[in-house]
Amino acid sequence: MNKRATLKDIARETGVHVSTVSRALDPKRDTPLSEDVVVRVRDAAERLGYRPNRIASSLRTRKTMTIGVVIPDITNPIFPPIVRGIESVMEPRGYASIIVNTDSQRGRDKRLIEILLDRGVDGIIHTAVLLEDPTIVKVARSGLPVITLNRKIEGTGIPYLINDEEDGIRKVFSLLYNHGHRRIAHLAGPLELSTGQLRLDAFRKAATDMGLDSGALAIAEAEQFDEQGGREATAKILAQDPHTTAILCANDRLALGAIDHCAAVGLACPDDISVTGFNDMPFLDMIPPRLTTVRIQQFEAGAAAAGLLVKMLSGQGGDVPGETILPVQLMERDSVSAPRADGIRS
Amino acid sequence: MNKRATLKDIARETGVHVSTVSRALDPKRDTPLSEDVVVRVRDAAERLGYRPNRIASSLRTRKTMTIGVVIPDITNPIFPPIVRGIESVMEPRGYASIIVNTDSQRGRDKRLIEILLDRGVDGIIHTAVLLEDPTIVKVARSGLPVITLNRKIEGTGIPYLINDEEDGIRKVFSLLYNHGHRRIAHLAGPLELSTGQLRLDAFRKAATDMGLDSGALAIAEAEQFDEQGGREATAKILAQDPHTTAILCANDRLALGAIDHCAAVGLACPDDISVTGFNDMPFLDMIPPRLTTVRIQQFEAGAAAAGLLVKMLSGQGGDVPGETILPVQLMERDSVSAPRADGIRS
DNA sequence: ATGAAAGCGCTAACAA
DNA sequence: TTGTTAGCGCTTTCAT
Repeated sequence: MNKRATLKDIARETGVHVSTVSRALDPKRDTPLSEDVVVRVRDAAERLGYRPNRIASSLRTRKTMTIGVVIPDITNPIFPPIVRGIESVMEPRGYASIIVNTDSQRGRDKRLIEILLDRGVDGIIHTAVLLEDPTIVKVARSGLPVITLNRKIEGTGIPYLINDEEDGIRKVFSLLYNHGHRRIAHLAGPLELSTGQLRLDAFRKAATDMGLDSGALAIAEAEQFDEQGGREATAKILAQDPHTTAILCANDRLALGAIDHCAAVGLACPDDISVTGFNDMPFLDMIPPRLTTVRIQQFEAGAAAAGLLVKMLSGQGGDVPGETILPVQLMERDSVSAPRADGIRS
Repeated sequence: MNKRATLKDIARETGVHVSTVSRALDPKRDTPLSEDVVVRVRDAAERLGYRPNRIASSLRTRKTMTIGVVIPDITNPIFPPIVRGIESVMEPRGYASIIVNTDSQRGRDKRLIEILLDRGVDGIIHTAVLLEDPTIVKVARSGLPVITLNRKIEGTGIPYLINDEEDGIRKVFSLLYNHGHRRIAHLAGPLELSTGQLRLDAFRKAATDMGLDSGALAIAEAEQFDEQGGREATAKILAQDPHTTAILCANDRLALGAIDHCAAVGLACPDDISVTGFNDMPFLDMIPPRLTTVRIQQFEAGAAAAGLLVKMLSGQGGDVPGETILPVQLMERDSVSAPRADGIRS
């Protein structure tokens, strides 16, 4: 283990002082240096295979060139593209990312944020905030650049980047309506998450806008944004209104669970019941019945959030909008059809 | 941004020297200290909300409590569980992970490894090594703890943890054979990767063991371990031997591509042609025809590799076996059936 | 244009 | 049992 060369080694090699070496190697140096010295230093650095010790540099400058990324669970297929999007902008700028998974466990985020803070991250992209989230709010207040992605915390001044939930829900609601559905249920996500809450609000609004009484529609909240949550909530929906002809789900995995539960009780999708999702997660279009859903930008959202963070990191925080909303796109596939005319289920 | 308290602050507060404070706060301290001081220091630390500055500590101890994880692409569904497995053992021990994606691009790994080294990672888990991989070999030789996962580099002394590729291929080959298949083709992965090479070797061995002439079987190498690679290689296989009745693929995504290409040329799976995969990636069992495949341990493999790394990190490198092979399991689903008896395709 | 010196916050060898 | 001292490798102010 022949240890790495340091500035001191280069100084000895070239006969100049380490501070001069430091200056010569600084890419954006402001101090004037003789061309001769610069060349000799660069040369020696090259020869010795010099790599700056970022730890030492960080201690001095309080910049680690590392950011933290908080996600619920990398195992959820929509997050890998988001992470890649983030890295696609951070890495070329010299930033590395430390990713932590909260598993949507309240309280766990506290410990994870500490892990990030302890390592001196320069900023945080948080995709797992709760509607109430004192931990990250405190961090942001302390002056660390923070962006929330996919979800938001209102009234804190933390810039957020989300998808156009309202438009997405409206599009899918309209599609169901136009197919003739009137008894449209909503399988909501956990309401402590802004996605769950926002999509429920959007559902009610869409129903009202279409002239339906949103109070009369079946609504069930899933405990988790996953298949099991979808199954359980679907059972509640069918109990609330056995005549439901369509279930608008707050995300794809809930929809997959809904379809599964429906099949288990003898309801085929889309023949007996229509189901829609949200997100358009990877591989979804290979799973039958190919789910009609709302595509959110994943890679792009990550990249955009990272772009905002970079601005904050470079002191141009003033240029960062408090709210960024990314457009969504309706993906019509096979899980929606007209309600059965024969009233077989009534 | 009221800055974090330092040892110095606690020292001032308690009237003892900073080195004493440092000792009092060291969880595994060996030096004897008076109970009184310890209590006062702990107390003050608590009161001031002291959190150790890991950067400073790292500079001194040359330990960052951070490891690097190199993967091909987090977007490939088998990696998220592996990453979670790694974290399940590293995080409780105080380690954070920096994950980098090589995108299987030769050369890119060099830059990524440098990113990790620059940040002073204490060790590396590498899941994307090539059969020839001078970069990581050099790093390991320099003394940094390195483990390779899923793939191996022979003859370098770098401990590796892989799946029982040979057993997996043999199981799936036997299954096809027992269903009556004799014209079994192999859709190989890129041969510069040990998984690609190992599975090809295992395929030939299995064929020979079953009494088939492995030289007579169609074999095509995919350029990438993905659907597109699978489609292209399948075209080659069908050109090599139009009478192929089964394609044993080196992984699931190649198999998905194979099925897709077969469908495009009018061959239904499994009725006209049987196809098998490898890995049993997440969500695979929801995609029709449900693929018969070999399940590798994903989360567990990550956890096991991390366990080995932890040993190396704590100086018990001697206890780490050079080779660890995890058992695999045959998952029989719907993509294999007997070859058509009516010879419709011959 | 370059050198000297201080110091980021911590740890560890040595001294008392 | 505790204090002193030095220093990890770098950046940066000040002096020359």
